Amino acid sequence: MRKANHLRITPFQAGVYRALSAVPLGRVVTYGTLARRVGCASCRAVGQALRRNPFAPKVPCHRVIASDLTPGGFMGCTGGAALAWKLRLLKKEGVIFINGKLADGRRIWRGDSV
DNA sequence: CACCGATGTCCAA
DNA sequence: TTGGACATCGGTG
Repeated sequence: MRKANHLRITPFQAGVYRALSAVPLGRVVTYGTLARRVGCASCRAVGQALRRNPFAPKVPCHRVIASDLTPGGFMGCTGGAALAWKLRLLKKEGVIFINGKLADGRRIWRGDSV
């Protein structure tokens, strides 16, 4: 057993979690914007942090989408029931996805609201 | 230490 | 306009 270091996260993931928390309900963020928000130049690093997501149901990773308006992935799956579930959660928040893409790109939180 | 990973951006056809 | 390849940062094994 390796110690219960399941909650062992780096300041980077904490920043991602914090930036995600700053996203108002009914709004989504892109990996690139989120990465930039945490002070990172790579969008992949953010996706990785979310993929590992030590705070699975605690972090609204379903609010994170790709800049291409594509849902990206969810729970480590880039397609399948996970994506359907993600779209369903967003739909409940008022975010509609059409043709597998975000219906309103204006719903993307740019962090300019603050 | 090396490889992978839920993206993004650019170039070519 | 669409598709493919490459670049980049961080985490985990």
